[in-house]
Amino acid sequence: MAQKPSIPKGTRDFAPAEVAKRNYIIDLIKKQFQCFGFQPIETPSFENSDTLMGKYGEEGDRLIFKILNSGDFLAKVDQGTYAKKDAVALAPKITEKALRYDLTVPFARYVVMHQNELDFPFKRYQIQPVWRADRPQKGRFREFYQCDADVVGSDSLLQEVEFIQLYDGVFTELGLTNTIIKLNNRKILAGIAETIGAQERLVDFTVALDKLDKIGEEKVREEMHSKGIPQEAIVKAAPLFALKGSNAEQLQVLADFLTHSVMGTAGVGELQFLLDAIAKLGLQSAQLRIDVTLARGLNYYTGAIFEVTAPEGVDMGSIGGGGRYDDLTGIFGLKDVSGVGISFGLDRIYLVLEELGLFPEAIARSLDVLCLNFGPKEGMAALTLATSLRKQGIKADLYPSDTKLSKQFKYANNRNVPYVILLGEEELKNNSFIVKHMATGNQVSYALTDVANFVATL
RNA sequence: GUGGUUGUAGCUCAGCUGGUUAGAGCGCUGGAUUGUGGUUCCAGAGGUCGCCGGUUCGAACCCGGUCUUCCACCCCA
Repeated sequence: MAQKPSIPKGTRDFAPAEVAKRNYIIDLIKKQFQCFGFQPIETPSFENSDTLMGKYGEEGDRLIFKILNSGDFLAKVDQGTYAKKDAVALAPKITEKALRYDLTVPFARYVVMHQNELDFPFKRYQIQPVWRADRPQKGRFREFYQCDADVVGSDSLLQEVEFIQLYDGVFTELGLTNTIIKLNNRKILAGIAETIGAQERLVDFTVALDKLDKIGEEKVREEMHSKGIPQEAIVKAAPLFALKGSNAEQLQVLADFLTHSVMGTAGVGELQFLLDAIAKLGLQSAQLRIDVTLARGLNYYTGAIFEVTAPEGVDMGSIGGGGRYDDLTGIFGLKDVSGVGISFGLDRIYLVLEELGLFPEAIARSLDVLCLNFGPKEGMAALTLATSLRKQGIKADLYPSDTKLSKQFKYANNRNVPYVILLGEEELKNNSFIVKHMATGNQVSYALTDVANFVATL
């Protein structure tokens, strides 16, 4: 054998059984997206670097895969930049394209480019791979799929309500019950920062607060302190660390806490609206939970923030997230278009379903019937039979060569085929075929003219 | 980007303080069984010990580098 081949770090091959399971999830998400009136679009796997760079923060820029220019790309670089060997300065000159980092920014670009063709509010879904130059970890890959649904051109809070229902619908259908939909609002976070007098440190404050249930109150205080948030502000924020109880109770505490912040009060109002609406409409299996520590990608969210985590006991981080962004298209020159959207983390959902054994048995079945091959003449007759089964929508196949039966049976076994058809010399002579049910070993004989009788038993 | 971890047969893994020809189970191939798989029995094939270099009389084992795996941090789905 030549040198052993390999694939890049953080990428994966998918075997037939894995693809079947992934498609099961994707198909189900698609169905729900369409049920809610979303339409599919697709965008290129790579964009112009300008489209992506600077949209995800400094950290994000570092994680974007850049594509080296074609041709004599170094010719354009001036001597000074080249001599300095400064990657950050050199990169924009030799890479004009970059791999898609998420689906939201390309969507914003799409909306701006096609604004005159779109009917607003525009509801779109998109299921495509994205790439991040991250270091792989549990549930983190360098190539992975996102399944996004967004609506732009409506600032109605009813959209948020629908997204909560959409999450609930998808996860219920997947059999993943008791997922927790965490809910927060960027306006509340801003209001808190305003109230405690730390507006300028909003991001540092929320990033630290986000870690509350992970590292504990003491460590969060330490981090806030080390980020330069005044001690008195941290003290003022104390009620937030102890936020407990039902959604209604927490909301009441927040309302009192934020009473002097216009922004914060607006956020509380929005949250209240969502809770009331969902209380009226009901959810099938998910739980809605207010979580002021929920921060997520703060770069563009302006209103509601969602995050879905797997049922308790499954350690997988978030399996979906989203929120309201009032001015996403603004960065591409289209003002005042409000958007809200959510994302499903396909790869993580897969891992969770696998861990909980929630994939249906039937999706592993790639073939219903295998016809064994007894020789040229018998094989031809079997192919005729397989053809007629295929026309009736049955997954049927013929073993292509007439090797010994034990080998053909073994193949059927390994492929998990439930039925095997034997059509040999004897059967051909009296125009019949034998169906063997692999699980029980029972064999039944049918006339060749009577295929329908067999099909009826499937 | 920081710190740690992993790599031996197709797969899962043994392999002693460095010492002849690197092992097991599963899988694979053939046979017992020329028209019957999933059970059993017998036999067989299959390995540049991730890669490059160093130390040594001698390296799967020690050292350096590199790639990869997994994990934590950062950040995030």
